[in-house]
Amino acid sequence: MPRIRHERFDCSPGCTVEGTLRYIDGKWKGVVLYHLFEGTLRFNEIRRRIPNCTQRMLTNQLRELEADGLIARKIYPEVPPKVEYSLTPRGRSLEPVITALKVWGDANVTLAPEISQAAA
Amino acid sequence: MPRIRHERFDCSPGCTVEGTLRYIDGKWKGVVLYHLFEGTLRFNEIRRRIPNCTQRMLTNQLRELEADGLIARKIYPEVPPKVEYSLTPRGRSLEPVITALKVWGDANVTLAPEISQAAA
DNA sequence: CATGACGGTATCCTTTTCGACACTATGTGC
DNA sequence: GCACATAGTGTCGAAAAGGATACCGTCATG
Repeated sequence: MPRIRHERFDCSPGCTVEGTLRYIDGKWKGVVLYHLFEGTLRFNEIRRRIPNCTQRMLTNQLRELEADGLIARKIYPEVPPKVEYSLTPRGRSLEPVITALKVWGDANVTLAPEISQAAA
Repeated sequence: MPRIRHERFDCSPGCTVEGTLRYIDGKWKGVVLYHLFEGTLRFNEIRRRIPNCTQRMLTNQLRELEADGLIARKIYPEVPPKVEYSLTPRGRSLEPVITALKVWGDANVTLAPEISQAAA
């Protein structure tokens, strides 16, 4: 069951900062959103893009993002199952935020050596 | 002892997004940074601005931010003790990120009713 | 008949996070 | 001589987050 976070933000001025953080916090949400800016993706397509995330975790993160109205989940009643994930307008509105995070990260986050290569 | 996070960011493309998140994630860090954009503050000045954060948590968050090179801690060898916290240039460079988070939050995060009033 | 792809669940367990609370040292004011 | 302010630290325990692993049904392929 996806946890319900951020019911309240009673942390004083500045709290909408924390509020936003709780939407995109959660180990894989940032990356999931990042990949969905690419366009609509199926479950296993996302999975392949984030190999270190377990299936259970990915499901959880997707469910939470969906509950927060950031992504849409479309099920095709087929066999084998087909489920597509895409950003909602609200999710897409996070793009400047994710971009700001990425810009700062690119300039300030040192990646593990083998990854820096892979990313290059 | 402040935990050491983000030793590795092996989460595939998009990971500098996660990387940045781990710097400002941690329940009170966003707010602390937000208040320090105001200027240098003493320990209890920060504390009063974030009443829901316990002393121990505030100390932890400040220590982690310091370990990450985002804030500077200046101790005056006086009695009673006086310690000032301020942003480092690296910390200040996070301003666009925090701003992006706040802009989105102001537009999209619904505050608890009594707080919306206080913020207005 | 067995295997694999698909999109998940269910269960268990460990790690991490966070809050409550008590305690510290020193100097000043009452 | 007692309380108060400052800036913390230590310990405890609950709760949440996250990882490992196994399992599900259906269809197509070999």
